[in-house]
Amino acid sequence: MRIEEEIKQTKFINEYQKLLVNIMVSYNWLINEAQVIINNTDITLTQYNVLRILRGAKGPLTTHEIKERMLEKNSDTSRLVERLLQKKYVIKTLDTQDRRRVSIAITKKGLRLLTAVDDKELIVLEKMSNISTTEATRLNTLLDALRTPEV
Amino acid sequence: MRIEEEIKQTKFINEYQKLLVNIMVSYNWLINEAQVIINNTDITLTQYNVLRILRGAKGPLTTHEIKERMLEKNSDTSRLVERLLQKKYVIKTLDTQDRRRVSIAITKKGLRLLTAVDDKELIVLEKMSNISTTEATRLNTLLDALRTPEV
DNA sequence: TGTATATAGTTTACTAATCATTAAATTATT
DNA sequence: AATAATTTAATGATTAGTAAACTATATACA
Repeated sequence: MRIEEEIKQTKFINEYQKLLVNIMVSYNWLINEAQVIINNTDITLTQYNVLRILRGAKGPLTTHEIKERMLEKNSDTSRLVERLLQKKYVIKTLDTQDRRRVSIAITKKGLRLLTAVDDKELIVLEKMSNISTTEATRLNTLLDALRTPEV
Repeated sequence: MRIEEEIKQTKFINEYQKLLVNIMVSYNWLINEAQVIINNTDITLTQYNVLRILRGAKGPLTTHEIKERMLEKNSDTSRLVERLLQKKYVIKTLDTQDRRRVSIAITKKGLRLLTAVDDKELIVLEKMSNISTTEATRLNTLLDALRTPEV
């Protein structure tokens, strides 16, 4: 659906404003799909993202490092980890070198959960096949360029 | 910055998965910019969006209609409107035709707030000029296509 | 050594997102 | 007209986003 119809607004001051709205609409379109998958588990989308970060790290991370790698840099990592801890998807150990730090690692239970969700992620990717791989590559290149200040 | 560096992950299973992450990163990049602008006002980004919808409607809308036009369809419009009401940015009147409905309109105070923010929106659009207008158009076309099932 | 500054993590307070439920009013069906 | 189904809005509970304050520890440096 063209973006003008989608949000019932016809006038944009320029292509950039239209793009701003288009990225937001596309983001929501994707998030809603992911939500459906995550709703079948006992964690939330944000908690899922934390687990993904921990799996990708291939080793424990501190609260600070998790926060850095999250998209929502401002989110309250302490509380998020706490909830994952309660469900035993992560474990927390104190760092003896630097006693300010806590070391957080994903558990086997956490890894099993991720494995179960992995398959379903393909359903979301499938839904994106309205465009070809070539077009997806072009989108990736353009989005990277959008965020990159020219030198 | 290329998406692989941005999220410190090198392997994607295909271009679609990379695009999924890329759209999320781009969304957050834009949202954070908008957040800076809105932080100078006494409303939140979500409340701002509601006011924008009301201004665009050129007339009162019901709670239900506002909800429909919001990106976050599940958001709690009743309470959002309530907060805007307290700050006198909107007024609420009961619909005598259909007594379930409440009619919500933006006030002059609300319109003044939007006018003040309008100018600053240009700063965000300015930041998007890492790409040309032609490239922005191409992005818009591709994003529209992404969400449009082929016939 | 002592003091200032920076870093890591937690907590508090408020707003928003999300899901489920409830209540009232309207519309459709018999 | 009576009943069922739908629509519209509001409320409650839990989690998350956001900013600020706070505690503890570590580091820099005069």
